[in-house]
Amino acid sequence: MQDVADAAGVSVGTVSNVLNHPAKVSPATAERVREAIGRLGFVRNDAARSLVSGSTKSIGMVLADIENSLFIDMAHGAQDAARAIGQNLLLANTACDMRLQDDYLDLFDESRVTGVLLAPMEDSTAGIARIRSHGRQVVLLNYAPRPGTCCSVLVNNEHVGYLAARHLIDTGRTRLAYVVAHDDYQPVRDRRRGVRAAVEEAGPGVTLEEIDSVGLTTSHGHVVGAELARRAPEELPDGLLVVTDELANAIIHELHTVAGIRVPDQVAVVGCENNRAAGAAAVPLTAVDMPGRMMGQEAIRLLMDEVASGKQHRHATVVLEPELIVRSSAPN
Amino acid sequence: MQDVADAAGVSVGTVSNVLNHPAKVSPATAERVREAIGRLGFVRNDAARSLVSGSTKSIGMVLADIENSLFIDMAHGAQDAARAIGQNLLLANTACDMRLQDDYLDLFDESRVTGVLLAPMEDSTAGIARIRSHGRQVVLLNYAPRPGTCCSVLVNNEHVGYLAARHLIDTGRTRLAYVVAHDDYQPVRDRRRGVRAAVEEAGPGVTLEEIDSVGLTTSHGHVVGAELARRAPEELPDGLLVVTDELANAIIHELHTVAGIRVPDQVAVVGCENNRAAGAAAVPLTAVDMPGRMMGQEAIRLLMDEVASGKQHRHATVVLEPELIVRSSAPN
DNA sequence: GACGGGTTTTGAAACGCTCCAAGGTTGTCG
DNA sequence: CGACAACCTTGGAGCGTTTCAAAACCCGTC
Repeated sequence: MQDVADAAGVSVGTVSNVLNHPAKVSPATAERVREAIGRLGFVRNDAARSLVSGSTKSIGMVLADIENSLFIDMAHGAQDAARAIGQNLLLANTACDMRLQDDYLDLFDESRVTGVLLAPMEDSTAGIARIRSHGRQVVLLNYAPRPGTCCSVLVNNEHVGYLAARHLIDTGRTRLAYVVAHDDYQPVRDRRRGVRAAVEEAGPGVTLEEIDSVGLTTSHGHVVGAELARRAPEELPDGLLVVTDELANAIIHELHTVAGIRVPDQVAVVGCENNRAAGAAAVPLTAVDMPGRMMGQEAIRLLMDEVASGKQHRHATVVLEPELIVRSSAPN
Repeated sequence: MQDVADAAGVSVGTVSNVLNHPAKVSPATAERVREAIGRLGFVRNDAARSLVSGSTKSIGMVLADIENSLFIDMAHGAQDAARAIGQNLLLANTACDMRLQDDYLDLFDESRVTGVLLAPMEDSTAGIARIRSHGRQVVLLNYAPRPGTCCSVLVNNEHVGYLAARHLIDTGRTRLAYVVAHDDYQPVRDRRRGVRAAVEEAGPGVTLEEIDSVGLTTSHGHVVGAELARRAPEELPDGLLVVTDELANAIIHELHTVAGIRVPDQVAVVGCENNRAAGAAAVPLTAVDMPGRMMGQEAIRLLMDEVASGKQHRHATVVLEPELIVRSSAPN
């Protein structure tokens, strides 16, 4: 910066002003400085900059699973919102590794970002507490915080389950099965509650079976599908609720394409996240849509609210409602 | 840090040593300092830190399209490789917006990252030149640089096209059509060359038609598919090469599910990126696989090579070979 | 008890920027 | 012509670390 100042025949203070408060500098001087900056290829040092100001113009977003299009949507929404208020969004993918998640939380903490958006897959109370205790703001996405811990943006996951089950019941299915895995993942637990509620509400004419899958990946789905396909016809559920889309697609593949069990005629299937893959699948999947982009936007809003209001901030939870998207795997 | 020092009854220099060179400090003192750090909730300021050192422990990765699973794979590979050498990987998504891309390049430049990985969708020579002129290293991913500009990791995209076409020809298809869009996107151009080469090699018995799609999204694919479906049977190609998987899936959907044209019996289809969606599609898609993870790893390797070797560095290009994954849309 | 060697600790400079009080320069008006 | 305001520019303090030469300490020897 001193070099630029020398080259333009001004002081460093003036160079700084050109960069940060152009109005304070006469047009002629500003032009001369800018020319020098260009000629010398000067890049202002963000470290020194934020050392002085004590903060940055960046928001960190830690995502548990960048493979999942819901998380991508959240990132998109957050990016748009952040950009609109002059903040940059930095992404970090933990691939569901809690150690990595802690590392990234600390990294963002140490680099004094404006705030952190966290979309985890496990309880992260410890990590949140740690960086909050340093005065850094965190907003939790798609995972309910321990009450009073921080702001959060959630989907009404109970209603996700309810909508899915209700759709099957309303279209005449009576022997439902709910395929679930990772019951420790909170949104998954919530969905189950909604499913049960819908079934109870429907009365004794509708039964619910719960099927445990080992995991949520495609290959796990194939196992579940194959198992179902081996059942006697009268044992086969006529409505399947599947806790994620990937799992649902795999099951449909096994049932429909491999075993020749007709979807939706014999078994209707509903998924729960309306991921990218849902619409493109062998049998386009009826699924409950999660408003990912809006979640990202809301999260940024909550974060900036908290940053702005300082001490007198009250944590808030925004709960967005899901919506059923009907496709052919479970038509109307 | 001063507070910590006071609390532990030592000087700031010692606190710094505890953090950075524990061997230099006596165990007793170190313990006392660590206790104070914990008690006071001290977080070292990364800005001050990198102000002194002039660099950070982070690598920035700028991705043009985080929706595309190839880019996700590259990020994964890069993340693993970066972590293995003690660097953090920070992601930024430009959503194909060149202005955003420039902003992120500048952001990483200003924050003095160790280096930048860039996977663009358009020629980015200007941006690369800009930050390289400041001494910051860039490795280009999946997009060939202007010769001598920087290191890069590429897929042999010509071979992608060749493999796809060759597979169709080898399995007896003779009236090929290549569906393409965004011909200005370099990998897409390369693929076309490979397709043409394979067709020429096959001699006069095989014909090639080129079909221009307006874009690469699902809806564009539906348009192309519907158009094809309207053709007289003898006008219909029997082998379709589609430049991306998303487009391929949409076309198949329109052909197979909507118009009842049998895939692969009447028309075989091959896609070009082997994205996540390829395997899960209505008709599982035969596609040419791009080694995304390995690309990410190689990129980190090249970047660190360049950082290490300094002045005497010579730019290198790593070209990885694609591989055909045969599924049912174009079986053997 | 002084000395020498090694180990610990200290204190201040430096990193590159922003901010701000103070000084300089113009221009205007009485 | 002098006073005053408005506008520009300057120079230095300070941000929180790391680094390193120098100082302090410790222990065993002579």
